[in-house]
Amino acid sequence: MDPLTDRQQAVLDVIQRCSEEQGRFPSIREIAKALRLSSPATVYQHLEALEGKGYLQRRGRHWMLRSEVRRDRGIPIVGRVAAGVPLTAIEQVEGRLDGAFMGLAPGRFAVRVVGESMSGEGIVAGDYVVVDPDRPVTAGDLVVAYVGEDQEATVKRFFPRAKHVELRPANPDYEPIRVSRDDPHFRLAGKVIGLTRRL
Amino acid sequence: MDPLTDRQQAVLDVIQRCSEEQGRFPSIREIAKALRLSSPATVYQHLEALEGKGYLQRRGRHWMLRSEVRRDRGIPIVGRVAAGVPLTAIEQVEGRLDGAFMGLAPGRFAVRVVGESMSGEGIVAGDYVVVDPDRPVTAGDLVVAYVGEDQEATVKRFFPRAKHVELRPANPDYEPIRVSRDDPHFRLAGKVIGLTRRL
DNA sequence: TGGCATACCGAACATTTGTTTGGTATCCTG
DNA sequence: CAGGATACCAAACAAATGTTCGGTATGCCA
Repeated sequence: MDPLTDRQQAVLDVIQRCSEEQGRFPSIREIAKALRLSSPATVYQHLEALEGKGYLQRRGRHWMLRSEVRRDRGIPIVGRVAAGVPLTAIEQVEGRLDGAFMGLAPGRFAVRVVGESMSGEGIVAGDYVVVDPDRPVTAGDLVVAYVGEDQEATVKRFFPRAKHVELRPANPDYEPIRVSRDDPHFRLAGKVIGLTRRL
Repeated sequence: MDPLTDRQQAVLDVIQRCSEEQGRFPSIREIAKALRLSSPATVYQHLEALEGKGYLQRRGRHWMLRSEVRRDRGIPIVGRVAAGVPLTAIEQVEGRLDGAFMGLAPGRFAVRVVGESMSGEGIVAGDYVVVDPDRPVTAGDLVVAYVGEDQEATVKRFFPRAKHVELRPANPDYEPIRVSRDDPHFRLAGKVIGLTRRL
C-alpha cells in the first residue's frame, strides 16, 4: 500500500482510535478538532488522499476504514519475520485472526470442551470448538453431539452404522459411545470447523 | 435480557444488518425507510425502548449496539443446551469468540505453527498461536522464539539456564534446542497466550 | 525561476441528522 | 368500561453533517 505523509498518518490514527473506542467513523470536524485544524476542508482533502491511497473507502456520504487497516478486527498474523521489530510494517501481515477467520457465519456457535477424550488430536479440556450446524456430516468427521438425559455436549469422530451411531474418541483411555439412531436423547449439533484455546 | 416485541425485534434486525454489512449504525430515517415507516419519531421511540431493555447504548447523539447483541463480533459461545433448537435465545450465550476473547491488544500477533514438536500439548502443525510480546516470560512458559540464521519461528517451552537458554518440545521425538544467551540470531518473540485452529 | 505537491484557511451551501411536541388508533387487561 | 401499553403519524427545529470554492504559504525539484 502507498506510504503516507506525516499528516495523513495522523489523520488515520485519529480515525483508527475512534473506530476502536467508539465503533464508528469520526466526523470530519471531530478529526479536525483532534488535530487542532480549524477548517473541515483540510481534513476533507486528507480523507480524499487516504482514499486514493487505498486506506479509506466511501459509500455514498459515508467514509469507512478498509479492512486491511482496521485495528479492531482481530490479531494480525505475521509471516516470515526478518530482523528488527516487526508489526509496524503492514507488509508482513498475512491476515487477521478474527471472527471472519474463524468462520463467522450465521448459525455457527462454539462449545467448551469437557474431558480429555479427544486429546490425541490436540483437543484438550477447556478448548472452545466452533460448530457449523449446516455443514453436511460424513463418516469420520469431527462432530459435536448432545447425548444422554442431561444433553451433555461431546466432541467425537462420527461413524454411522446400520442400526446405530458410533462416536469415537481419539484417546484410547476412553470408550466409544454407541447410540441408537432413534434415541430421542441423541442430537447431532454439527461438524467441528475450528478451535480456539486460551492459555 | 428483556424480551422484545415484534416491532422492536424488526428494528433491531435492521440495525444489526446494517452494522454487519456497512459497519455503521443506520440513521433513524434509514431504519424508517427499511420498515416502511413514514415518521422518524416512530423509530426514535423504538430506539428508546431498545435502550431501556439493554440492547442499545447512547453516547451523546450517537446510538450503538451493545456488544451482547453485535452479530459481527464473533461466534457465540453457548452454555448448557437444553432440548429444542438453541441459539435463538440470547440467554444461553456465555460470550463470544472474537478478537477480544482471543486477547486482542496492541502489539499482539499470531504465528502459524510448523512441525509437530509440540503435539504432546495439543499444538499441531497449521495452528495459529497468539503471542504477547509484553507479557513477562518465566521458566516453563510456552513461548515463540526466532532461532537460527533464517529466523524461523518455533513454539517451545522456555527454560533459562546459567549460560544458555533451553527450548523444550513436548514431543519426545524432537530434541530440545539450546542457544547461547548472546546468540545474535536468538530472539524471544513473547509468551503464547492463545491458539486457534481451522479444520 | 517556475511549477508542482502538500498543507492549511475561512466562508458558505444544501442535506441529513437527532430530537421534541402533540396527536390518533388498536389491542389487551382488570 | 377505563387505563395502559404499543404502534404510528405529521410537522417542525436546531445542530451537525459532507461538500465546494477560492485563497495563502511553504518546501522541493527541474
